[in-house]
This record gives sequence, C-alpha cells and structure tokens, in this order.
Amino acid sequence: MQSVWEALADPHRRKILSLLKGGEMSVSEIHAHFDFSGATLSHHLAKLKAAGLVITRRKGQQIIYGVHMSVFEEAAQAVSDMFRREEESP
Amino acid sequence: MQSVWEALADPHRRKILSLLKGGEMSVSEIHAHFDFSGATLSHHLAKLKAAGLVITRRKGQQIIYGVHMSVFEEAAQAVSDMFRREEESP
DNA sequence: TAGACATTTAGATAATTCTCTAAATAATAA
DNA sequence: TTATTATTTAGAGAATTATCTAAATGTCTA
Repeated sequence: MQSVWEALADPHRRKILSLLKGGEMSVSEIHAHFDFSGATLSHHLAKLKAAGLVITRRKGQQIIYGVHMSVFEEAAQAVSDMFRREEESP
Repeated sequence: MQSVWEALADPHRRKILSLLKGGEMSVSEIHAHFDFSGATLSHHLAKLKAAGLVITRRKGQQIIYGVHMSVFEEAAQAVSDMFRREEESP
C-alpha cells in the first residue's frame, strides 16, 4: 500500500488516474493532457504501474493504459479505512 | 487538498493520524510511539497541521494534538471522489 | 530492409523531503 | 530568578523525486 499512497501524492498521477477512469488510453492520448515531456510521463506511468494501479497492453505501436480495477478497489478500501472513525465498526 | 495528499503519503504521518483518531495526545505521548527525534516528529506534525488535518491547543507545558474533524471529513470526501467510478453519480 | 512512429530507459540536474543536532521559545517549579 | 520540562525552529546532510535531452527498443509501413 505504501507505493499506492506515494503514487496518489502527485497531482499529475491523480489526473492520469482520473483520465483512465473514463476509459483506456494510449500514452500519447494521455500525453495530450499534459505539458511535460514523454519521458516524464513515462516516469509517472511507471510509478502508477509499480503501485499496481494501472495495467497495460500493447496495441500495435501503442501501449494502452487502463485502471487495474481490483487493485484500485483495494486501494479505495485502504484509503477509506484511513478515514473511518474508531467507533464505526465493520 | 494537495497538502492533504502529501501529508498522507508518509507512513509515519498516517500512523500519527491513526493514533489521534483514538483521542487527543500530547507531543510526547505521540513521540513514545516512534523512534525518531522530537524535531523530526515536530516536522511531521507541522505537515499534518499545514494540511489542516490536526488542531492543537496548549495545556500547560504541553501541546495537545487532535484530529481536526471537519477537515478530516472533507478530505475523506475528496479521497472517496478520487475512487468513485464514473458511472456512479451523486 | 530502411525509415518513421510510439514508448521506455539512461544519465544528469535542480528541487524537495526526511532526518539529525543544537539552539530558541514557552511554561512551570524550586 | 534560575533551572527544568516540553516543543518548535534553524541549519545541514543524505536520499528521493520530478524533470529534461539523448539514446535505445519495439512495431509498422513503404
């Protein structure tokens, strides 16, 4: 989970995740939403991938990124646990 | 909200928040749960405070920290928005 | 096969973060 | 007032991060 928290700490990476929640995208489609270089985008994507939050598949020359739903939902659970009050029990 | 995400990115700070969810504590009470110096703890507390996640009051020589509930709940909302699926509408 | 396109990797740099010790500030106790 | 306790601030060093350009890799098309 630590890598998930770190992945979410960066606003660019949260924006990438939000974009991907709307559906799969290639790297260049994602890149169109940002001002930094492709190498920098690649670095952010690698962090999201290391956290398990995204999955990739190749489609010809492109790499398609999508949210990894099972991990995303585990993360949602862990994060909401962080905010759950003590008195609320499962 | 950015400072909230940054505050939550560090495991020590998440642990501090968890401790405080169990009730208010002085700095030295919090310190008893960690191995690093008081100065380092102070740095982490300052980040939590900058994010608005905790509030403080003085009690004699001690500073008592507690979770700032209204901000904590706003943060919970923002975080859960991050994880909400597109198709789920409010 | 050669060249073009899409993406990642390597290597470098500047900025930020975590941590420490030492010093400063605030409140209490002797 | 002086000493003691609790906490924060200052200043510095090591580690990490975000970013860049250039080079490498993988795929497609002419």
